Amino acid sequence: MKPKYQQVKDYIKDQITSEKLLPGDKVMSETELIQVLDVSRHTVRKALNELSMEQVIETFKGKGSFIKDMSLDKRSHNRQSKVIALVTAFINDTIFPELMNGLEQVLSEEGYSIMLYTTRNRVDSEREILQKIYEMDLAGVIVEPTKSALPNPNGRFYEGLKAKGIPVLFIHAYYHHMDCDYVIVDDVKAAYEACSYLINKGHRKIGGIFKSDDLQGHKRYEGYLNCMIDHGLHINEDHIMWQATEDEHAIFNNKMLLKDFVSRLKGCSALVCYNDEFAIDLMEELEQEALQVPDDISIVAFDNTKLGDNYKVSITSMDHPKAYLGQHAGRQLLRMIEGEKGIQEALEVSIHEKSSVKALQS
Amino acid sequence: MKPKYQQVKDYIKDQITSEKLLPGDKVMSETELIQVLDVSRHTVRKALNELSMEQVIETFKGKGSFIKDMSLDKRSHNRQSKVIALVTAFINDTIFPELMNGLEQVLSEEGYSIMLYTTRNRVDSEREILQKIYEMDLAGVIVEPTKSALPNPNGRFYEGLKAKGIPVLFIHAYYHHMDCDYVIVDDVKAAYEACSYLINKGHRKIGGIFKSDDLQGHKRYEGYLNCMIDHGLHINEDHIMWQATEDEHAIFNNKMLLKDFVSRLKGCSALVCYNDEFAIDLMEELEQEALQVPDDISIVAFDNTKLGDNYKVSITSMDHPKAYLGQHAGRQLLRMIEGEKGIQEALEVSIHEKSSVKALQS
DNA sequence: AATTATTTGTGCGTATGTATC
DNA sequence: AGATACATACGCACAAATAAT
Repeated sequence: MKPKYQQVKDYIKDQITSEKLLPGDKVMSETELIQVLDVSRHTVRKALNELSMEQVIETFKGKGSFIKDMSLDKRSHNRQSKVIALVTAFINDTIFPELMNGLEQVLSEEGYSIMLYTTRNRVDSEREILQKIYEMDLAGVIVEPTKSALPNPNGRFYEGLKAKGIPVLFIHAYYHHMDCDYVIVDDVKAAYEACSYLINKGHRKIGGIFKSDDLQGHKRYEGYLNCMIDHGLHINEDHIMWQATEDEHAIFNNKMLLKDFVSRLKGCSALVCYNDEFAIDLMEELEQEALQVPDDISIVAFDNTKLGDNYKVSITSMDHPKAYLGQHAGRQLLRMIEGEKGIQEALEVSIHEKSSVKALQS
Repeated sequence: MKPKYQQVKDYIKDQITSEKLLPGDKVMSETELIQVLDVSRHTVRKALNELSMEQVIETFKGKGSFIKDMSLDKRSHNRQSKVIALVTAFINDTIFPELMNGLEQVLSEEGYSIMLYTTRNRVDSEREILQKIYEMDLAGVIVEPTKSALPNPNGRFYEGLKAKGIPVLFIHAYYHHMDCDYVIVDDVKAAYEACSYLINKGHRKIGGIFKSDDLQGHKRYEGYLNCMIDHGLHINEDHIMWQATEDEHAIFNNKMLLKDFVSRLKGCSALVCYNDEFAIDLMEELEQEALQVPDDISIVAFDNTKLGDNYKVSITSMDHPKAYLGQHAGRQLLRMIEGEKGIQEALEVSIHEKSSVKALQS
């Protein structure tokens, strides 16, 4: 049995949620409530006192009690928060800092602060972060998905955020089994163009290295496949390699896989390579086997990083709009915070020709 | 005439301020207060209720009311915040991401969240950020100073934070005109060792490139000077160059300065170079003038980044404990939050020999 | 393990003070 | 001036949690 004063509180709260009482309206007087609900004065007063403490009503001596401005359901998380949570998989990779920089620029101009979290590519960490975030008073959330190609167990937490009315925007990738808003790079198209570029340069036997656990890896693979098929070229699975994201334990394993892969590359004249970092690892390994880039093998990679720019052989790479992606995502999230509906957008990128591709005369 | 319940409140508050009641102590029972102060139960209850609302006491059914831990005057801003602000000059440089990664790791393990701000190396932005931060409820603040070599106009904001009891820890550098706690790299010693290394390799005419507006630039210059003087070597100011941090407007200007500098390098066999990025810019320019590294000129740089690692000529560079610095700073800040006093610590680093230095036979 | 005393929580009735309209 | 409404204050009764016996 609920206490009577609680029943009085609920009675008034119900009137607010059912909109019989609107902000500014006067609540029934104490004597009225006594008669209507058949309770004592003391009980009514205790109820009104607590509602007053909870900022639901405001009472004035000699006048009465009045509903406060904020509506009841939005009071818990007052929508004037100026904090945005950024949940990333990695913060020390080659593109995050630039992206972050663009994002921070746009958001700070509008007076927002960024709360930074990193999952270190672990879905259990992602879950903990989402739980913590759910309890916070946020204006919005930007998420770089963790292991985006794999089924994600944290869907209901994202649903919970949306249910609270907090906009969630994904960048870089998204969870394909969830209904989400995102701003990504059109990786399928980018990979298609990377592969086309090699074909235009006369290459026919083209392999690839892709990342197995994120969506970008799958999409880049898809673009590569589409292009090869459209051009009627044979796909040799010996010339395709999948790598998982390196954690502390996988580094050695990945090195072994790479060595094995290089040993099977005979006949392959060009590779589409998941990103500049992978390309550099690959080229280090090729150097061991006395294979020259681009003379023996050509490479097109992705992300167009400084790292690939300054490597011994500068790496021809699909562009990545790092800072722009951050700025754009920031602006889109601000739109969503204003109440407009989200977007699902894939940005197109072009190729940056450098020195890792040789034209074949055929 | 004050209301009686207010008198009861004052009676209890007085007992707290006069330390007759200490945190954790039990307040007189209601019946006792009724007898002692000769008021009704209702009055006593109203007083205790309000004190409970004000977080002065905590009451338990069947047990009594107890004084809360926090002292009366500090109750306004309750010190249980789990948010730490990180104020950096740049977030898209070569070492911040690693540092941030280490920091986040340590802090998130203890349940802290990071609020990220960047000044973009502008002291006016720094001021705005500090003002915003001052209004927030923070557990601590970590600052990478902005233009640390120049006089900083925001000293009183840092003083304000400290006055509020919020620990402030500087990393990377500090403002030398302020009394602050910090964890930095011992740049004087590092530069001394960089220069010693070149001398040991037979170099005598050694120049340098330094950053003019941050403390690290000055300290590295100082270490270089000390070393040259200790070894009785002549310092040729033509072989020393100062660069300011590049903003959008300064890039072109810096390029011109660099060109001019390279043209004066005749007779100089080695350079101490502020960091790997500067070294790469320099080497690009040297290449224009058909000067080879290390054959024509040797270079030792700082920060030991991937960028320098993978450059055409891998750059011999003083190490930088990026992730460790972040972790260490995080742990130190946690200590300070626990109430222990701050530290002023300079970490020693060693050299990473790569391929940008040639030994001279003399 | 059950009992008892203590202490806070809920609730009613009544009376008086004081601000608002 | 009077009606209305909230604020302060006293007294009583019973419920429920706690701690000591």
